[in-house]
Amino acid sequence: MSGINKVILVGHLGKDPEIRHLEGNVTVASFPLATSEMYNKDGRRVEQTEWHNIVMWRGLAEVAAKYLFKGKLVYVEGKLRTRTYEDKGGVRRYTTEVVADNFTLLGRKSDFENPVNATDDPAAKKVDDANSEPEVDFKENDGEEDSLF
Amino acid sequence: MSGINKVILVGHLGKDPEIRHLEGNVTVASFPLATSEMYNKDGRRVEQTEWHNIVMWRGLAEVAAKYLFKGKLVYVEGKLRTRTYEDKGGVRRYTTEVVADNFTLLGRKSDFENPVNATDDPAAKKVDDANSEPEVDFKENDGEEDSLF
Amino acid sequence: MSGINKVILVGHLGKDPEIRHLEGNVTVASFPLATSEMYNKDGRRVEQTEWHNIVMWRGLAEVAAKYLFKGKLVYVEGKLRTRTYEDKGGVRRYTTEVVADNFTLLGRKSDFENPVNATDDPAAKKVDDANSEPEVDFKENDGEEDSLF
Amino acid sequence: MSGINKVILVGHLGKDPEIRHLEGNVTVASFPLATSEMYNKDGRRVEQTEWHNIVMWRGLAEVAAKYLFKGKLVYVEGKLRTRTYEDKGGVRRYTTEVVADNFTLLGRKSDFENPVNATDDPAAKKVDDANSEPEVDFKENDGEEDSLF
DNA sequence: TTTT
DNA sequence: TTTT
Repeated sequence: MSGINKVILVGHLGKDPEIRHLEGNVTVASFPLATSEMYNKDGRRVEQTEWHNIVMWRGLAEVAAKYLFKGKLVYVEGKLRTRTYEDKGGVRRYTTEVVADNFTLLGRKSDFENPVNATDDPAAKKVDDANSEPEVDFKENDGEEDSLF
Repeated sequence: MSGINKVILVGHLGKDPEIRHLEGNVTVASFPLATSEMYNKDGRRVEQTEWHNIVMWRGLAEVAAKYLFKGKLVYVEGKLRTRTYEDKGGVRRYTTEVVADNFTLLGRKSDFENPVNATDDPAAKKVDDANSEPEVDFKENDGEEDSLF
Repeated sequence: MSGINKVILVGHLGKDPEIRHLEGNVTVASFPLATSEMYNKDGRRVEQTEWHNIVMWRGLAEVAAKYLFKGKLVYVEGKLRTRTYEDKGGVRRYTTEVVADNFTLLGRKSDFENPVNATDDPAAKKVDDANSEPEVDFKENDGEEDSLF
Repeated sequence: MSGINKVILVGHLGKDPEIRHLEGNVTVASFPLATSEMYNKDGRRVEQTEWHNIVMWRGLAEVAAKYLFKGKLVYVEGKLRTRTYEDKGGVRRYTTEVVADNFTLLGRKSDFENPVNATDDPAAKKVDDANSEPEVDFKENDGEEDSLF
């Protein structure tokens, strides 16, 4: 029945987020995130980098567009989702993405001139722009559009 | 600076949740949760149980009141919060609690007659009772009342 | 730079683990794991299931072979790894797996006749069979063979 | 039966670790870690800081002694443990700590001149100093001494 | 005070 | 392909 599907990453953006606007005023941001691990192989220090496809929806995507850039160190929390698509040759292929629920900027002091702690909220119907600081405790609608991508 | 404060527990409730109603129609649920670990000590199998004080606020507390009972196996996600209080002798004491963000019932088949996957949502202003299944994807206001407790 | 790459899943095995024995006495176990989520769509209750490819190495694979079976509810902790391979047509393809670090059996009472809390340990050179209960606090070598698969 | 007790923190050390050497050549490191959260209260930006007592054992403590200092940004993974003690007045008191399993230094570029990704390993009997880089993939014995503290 |  |  109900299960848990949670991903926690800390890594650097490989590129600026790519922003797309879908019908119904839905924003989607996507970018590659690198998580590197150092380990010893035969006595030498080796770095292994894993690349993750991060996807952010709606309000979270809009915050991402403002604050996330190539090279930034970021904490990302989300869930795994494998989707299927057909390549140009009509072959069914799979790709696994991390659909983010929230993120937090970490890292260099300069990053913190605009600290961000954003959340993709599946419940709220509308962002409350009223009380300033839209980048903090940001919430936004989620839902069936998840499968539009 | 922004940081991360996350707790993930899977364990059994030691008691039924204790429900309190604060001013402003704010509901608080609290209960002890046991997480047990088996390990080998001198070749013998030993069980070590850790007890956690779980606190749930508002809508999440109301869902807890309906679905969480002594003995249930539950996944709880939340954050650590240490608060200070004065004991009867006027001595300052500290207690550390896990303030839950969401929970998911796991476990026995009988538990799944009422499956629950609930979330405490700091953004939504009102629970949407309209479209049934209030226990699923439940959302509720959060905020400064966190410190009322 | 060092990063974090962590996956936490609670779900049911879709099949018994498939066990392979590689050169050098290395065991690999792999199986699909389903994590289901209930949500409301247009007022109706909908279940969405995500399938994850779980991979376990060495000693952890051996524990998996003994205790994990189709239908079991299990907590799995691990890391994401996307690897590349060529399909029969010589086309480069990608697949994303969760390489498990440890797992814990959850769930039905009958599951607990053989409770398991296993760990894939990148440090230990050999499993300590001496002091009984090999299924608990199980540790095993890890390392470069990770890329043999 | 078996449960999950996991804490994930990203924050800054409030002090240099305090290092203690117990009987049996057991090292213990402890330090306060701050995780801050920004949120909006009445339209103003407010920062709330939570302090955590982090404890590291054996080899992990030794790595901590070398690489962790006041102000450093660090990812810490561990488990909650509440222990009881008697204060000077003979009153039973409780304190909750995060017993770390591993940590990773994050943050400023200068931090990465000595990147660290350390693990407290409950299985390995001895650290392998042979192949250099003792700070990476560090492993060490764990066990019953956990309760010596 | 849970669970096995 | 799981589970409820």
